Amino acid sequence: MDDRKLEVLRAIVEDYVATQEPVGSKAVAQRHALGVSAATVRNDMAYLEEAGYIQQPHTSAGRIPTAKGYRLFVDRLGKIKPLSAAERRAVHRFLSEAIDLDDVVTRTVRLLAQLTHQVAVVQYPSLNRSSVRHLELVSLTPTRLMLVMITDTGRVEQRYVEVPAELGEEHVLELRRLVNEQLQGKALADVPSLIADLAGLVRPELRDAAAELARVLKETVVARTEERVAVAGAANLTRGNFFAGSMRPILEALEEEVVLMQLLGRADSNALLTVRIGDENEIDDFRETTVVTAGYGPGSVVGHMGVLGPTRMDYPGTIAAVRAVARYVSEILEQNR
Amino acid sequence: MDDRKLEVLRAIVEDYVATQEPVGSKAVAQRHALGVSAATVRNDMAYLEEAGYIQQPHTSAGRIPTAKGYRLFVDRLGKIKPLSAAERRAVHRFLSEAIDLDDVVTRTVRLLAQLTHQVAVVQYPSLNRSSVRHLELVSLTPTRLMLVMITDTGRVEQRYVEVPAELGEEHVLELRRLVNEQLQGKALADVPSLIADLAGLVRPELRDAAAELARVLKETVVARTEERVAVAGAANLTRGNFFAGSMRPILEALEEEVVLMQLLGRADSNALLTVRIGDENEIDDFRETTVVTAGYGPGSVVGHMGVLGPTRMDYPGTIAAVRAVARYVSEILEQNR
DNA sequence: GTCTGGCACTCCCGGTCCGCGAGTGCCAGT
DNA sequence: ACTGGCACTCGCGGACCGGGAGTGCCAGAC
Repeated sequence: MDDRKLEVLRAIVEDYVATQEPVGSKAVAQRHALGVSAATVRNDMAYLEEAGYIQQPHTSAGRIPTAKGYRLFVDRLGKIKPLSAAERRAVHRFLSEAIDLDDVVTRTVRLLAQLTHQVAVVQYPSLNRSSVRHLELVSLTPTRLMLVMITDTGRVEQRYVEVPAELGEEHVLELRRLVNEQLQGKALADVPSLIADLAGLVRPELRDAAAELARVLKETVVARTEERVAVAGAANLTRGNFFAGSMRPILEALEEEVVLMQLLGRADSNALLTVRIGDENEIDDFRETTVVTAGYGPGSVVGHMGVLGPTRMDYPGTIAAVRAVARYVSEILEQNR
Repeated sequence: MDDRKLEVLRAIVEDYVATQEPVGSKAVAQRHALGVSAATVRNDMAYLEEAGYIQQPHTSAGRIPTAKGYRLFVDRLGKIKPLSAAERRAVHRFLSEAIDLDDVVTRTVRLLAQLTHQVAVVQYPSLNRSSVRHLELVSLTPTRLMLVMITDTGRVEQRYVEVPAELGEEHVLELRRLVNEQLQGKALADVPSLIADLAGLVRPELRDAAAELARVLKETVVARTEERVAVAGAANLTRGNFFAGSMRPILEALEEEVVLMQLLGRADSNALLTVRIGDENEIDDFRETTVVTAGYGPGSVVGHMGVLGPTRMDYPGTIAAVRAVARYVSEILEQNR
């Protein structure tokens, strides 16, 4: 394909993103210094349409990019534009003020939404690859304990444990000592096998309680691999008629953690940054949506973050923002190791 | 005011809520067995309009209730319709499956959204009136601790503590023992005064660390009185053109915890249930919105929950749902005391 | 006095029609 | 290979209009 044809495509993408209106040949010839006339641009446009990169909403209207067109733009034409120094400073400061892990995530998701003017989604650090830092047992009532697990990424998980018979304070302490001995420093993935025979290690009168505790622990690390996510910027959905249809399905999806995890998780894990455009998303409600995601974590990837917007988005800016934020968050987490 | 006039008002409110269209005199006379003709209804309507209970969107259209009209309806006309037995069972089962306190809140907010088909907001149990069950200190790095506070409502707070000099494991244990001795079982409100001179109680080499720990603890119980809230059902905002204008400001407000707290908190705390209709809300963006809130908690009120929808909502159903859910949640919390 | 049927009036809503303008495809000429 | 010109298409917005739902008021009935 011609070099100039690519330039025409770039012009169409950029103008369409900026104005949200189909762009015609005359506009392209004028606003971008291509050195050719509108008629020539028209010929190129006919070619690009034939090749599937652009389309006409209606006969005799301007052209808009197709998903395929955006894809080409992202892969070959979009020079990502880095954040300004001021922005970088602001990001850094805002994130380093975080109070705890929850706060890091909350701040991150807000930051992303604000920087990109889109909907931001951040996955809480995965439990999978972290290890147990400490386990705490507290009795709430004689037959109900609270189990608190602290991981080395700073995440805290809490669960109720209903024990079959009343437990004295000394029993609770013993159980606490025992599970900490068994599990401290161990990878979460190994927890289930390590506590399989917890009940066998304790005095008979504690056996039932220990078994129940083991069950809950296992659940905590396994079943709750279904991770949590934070969302912000839903109000940005209303920007300039994002979605032709109603935005109802999108709003609904944003409250479905499963769907969000799919969006984030399907990311190609060995790529630093993934852009899924339009129907590259397999979920039906997101056919007019682009999702930009990045992994983050100290060293290895412990979670993903991303933003979600209309296919007609500012790709260079969005990509730069997601990448920068992911990088900073990783740095912050690094400091806690 | 006439008895029949009240009936006319009720008819208008009910029909308008059901159809979302201005209701005319003929419809009222027909669909509700008032035993009078449309012309008579017209006279009553003229009176009601004069008195400010209803209004005409345009000359020669039907009538719609004003905020004042809804208020009268809620206060005197709306017999709340209790949940069906099946609904009650479902609520009870769903809530009692909760895994921990966070889960109780999450489930509650979803439940409310689903039952009322509106936006639900639930405040996490307030720290204010609860007391310290247990404090845990874990070192993340030599100079960074994580403080975990467990309250008797089952809430867990975590905070980073940066200490000025490296601490050995035995120092951490000592601090942990000390703060637990000082604070266990004490009301959160008393924490600041109880730890004011924490630094004076420890060996000189721990003094700086203790001071910092005391500072963070104080912050945790005081500054974080700014509470957290959970939201669900934002998608319901799209139901039948809820808001004439854009729903942008509403979506934005839903992400502003401060605003949500205002909405929930302004509730008359000695009333079981509060309904604020239209401009009874002092926040500008909620002038077309009704907020139904209830306090919950074991014994005393530790938090509020509520739903938020257009003034044209199904008051009897919504009120019943909020009341029932608040009651069940209180029961659940009661079991943990 | 209170209610009712009738009547003239108002005004919103939806459909139709139409002219403008932006944009295109194609063609002949450079 | 590019350009200017030209005829053609079609969406958009405004103007126009008739139907219908609803109202206010009045004179008469109970």
